[in-house]
Amino acid sequence: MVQKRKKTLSDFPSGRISALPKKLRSLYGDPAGQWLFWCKRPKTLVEKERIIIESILTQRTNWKNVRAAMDNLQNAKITTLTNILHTPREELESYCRPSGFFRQKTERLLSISRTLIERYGKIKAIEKEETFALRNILLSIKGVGFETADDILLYAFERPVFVIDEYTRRTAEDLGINRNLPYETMRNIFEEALPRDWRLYQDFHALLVIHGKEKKG
DNA sequence: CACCAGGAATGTA
DNA sequence: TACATTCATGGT
Repeated sequence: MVQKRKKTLSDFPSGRISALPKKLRSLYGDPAGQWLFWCKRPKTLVEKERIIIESILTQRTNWKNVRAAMDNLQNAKITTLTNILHTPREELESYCRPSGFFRQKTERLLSISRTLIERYGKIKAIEKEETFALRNILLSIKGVGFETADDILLYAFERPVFVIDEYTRRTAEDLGINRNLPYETMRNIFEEALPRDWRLYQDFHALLVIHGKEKKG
């Protein structure tokens, strides 16, 4: 008969999750400034729009390519969703090209810009929208799935919604959680293990990405 | 040359 | 529900 020790909180996945932010923070420091500027606080309205644009461009693509596409847009003075709507599709495609999937991403930038501007008028007005009403609107847009919607909610609109991405799943796997669980299931696991705090979610998720990249290099 | 990088939509069974 | 395919560029 095997001697069993008493289970502690850290024996459960949620316990291991709740202990991670401090640990990663001690390893890598403040993620703001390291991980582009998504964790920077506070953000201007233009910076929030930039996050919306980047959340589309970064789909299944490395950050260097996203940066190249963003530089193209910046040089063309396209920094807002309204600017996007006033730019010919072909021109947008030429700017988005370095980020890959450029025809799809151009279409997605146009559709998210159209939907948000038509419904809210200005980005400022979106800040008053209730979180899950906004989430459902984002998810109704072609080209915006769970991860992109939650990137926007967490980093642009500072809502306590935890982002599940490749790095989150790898970390979950390390903690003994099945990495193939459905998105919403995985999100619930992380959110229930943590206080409902968008600042914590931003920094923790950014640290997961930093940690994930570190391990590979 | 093969493989990968912070997805999402679509089609099939 | 689960799994395959498509979309495309640039770095290693």
